[in-house]
Amino acid sequence: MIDKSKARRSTRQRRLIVDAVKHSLNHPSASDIYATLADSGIGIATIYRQLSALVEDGEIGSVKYQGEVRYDPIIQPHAHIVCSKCDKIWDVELPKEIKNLAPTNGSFEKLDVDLTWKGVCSDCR
Amino acid sequence: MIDKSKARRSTRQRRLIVDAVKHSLNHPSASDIYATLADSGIGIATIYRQLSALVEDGEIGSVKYQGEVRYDPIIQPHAHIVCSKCDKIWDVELPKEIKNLAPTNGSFEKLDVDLTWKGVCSDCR
DNA sequence: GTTACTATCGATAATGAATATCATTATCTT
DNA sequence: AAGATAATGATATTCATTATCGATAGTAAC
Ligand SMILES: [Mn+2]
Ligand SMILES: [Mn+2]
Ligand SMILES: [Zn+2]
Ligand SMILES: [Zn+2]
Repeated sequence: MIDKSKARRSTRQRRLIVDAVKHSLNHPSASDIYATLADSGIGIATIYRQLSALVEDGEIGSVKYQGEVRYDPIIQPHAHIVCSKCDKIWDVELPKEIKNLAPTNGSFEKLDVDLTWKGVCSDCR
Repeated sequence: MIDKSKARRSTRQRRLIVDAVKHSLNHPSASDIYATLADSGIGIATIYRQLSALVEDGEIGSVKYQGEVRYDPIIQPHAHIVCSKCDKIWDVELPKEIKNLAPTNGSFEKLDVDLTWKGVCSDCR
């Protein structure tokens, strides 16, 4: 549990982890980041802790796919297209029309959208 | 791993499990079904095995939410709206316009859509 | 710069969902 | 009824993630 009321310290680990996500291309998982930063000596617990904290702080985004969390350098709302063969994830634009398609019947307010297309990419065919 | 080339046998367990999902209202998880069928003596492994088999056979649907699989009596394509407080999941219609919004740039073919709205339900406010 | 406070770290134990193993049981075909 | 084998249930195992806790290192005050 991370307490948002306390100031966040700028540690070597945190700087390296944000940087790794910000420069990532394929929506890396926690263990991807761990592998990327292998020679930094950062512990796996710190990787998980900081990734969660960074998402909570709104510095990075996250997507769930196939039972694991993948991290995203893009924080603006956008959709994804995933390949069910190689599990790669690409960013696609979120259609502006989507807002008008939000359900209105129930009494939900300020709805977030999660839109993902799934198929098989060209490399996998 | 379930082999689709072999015939599937009609067991007491399988019948009870389909039935439980078909009569369910809240997109139950495997352990929800396990709890529902507690007095049947069905083992947890069988619950998981049959739920996977039933999805594979197209007899029930499934949705992933919060790192766990939830099962769905509805097999027709539809969207969902989830409450981030109580984790309940409701069915909503999948807008027909969504097909036209599918990304065309890449060389993906026959894309499936996964559309989920997220918010806080009326009960949780 | 030194001190004091405490957030953060790293090693590792623990958790929770899901799958694998394997001897036993029950279904289906002949 | 008998034989072949799919399915079951108890339990071990895997995998991602979280919790625990003593040690370490940012940070602000002096
Ligand atoms: Mn993205
Ligand atoms: Mn549904
Ligand atoms: Zn692919
Ligand atoms: Zn709710």
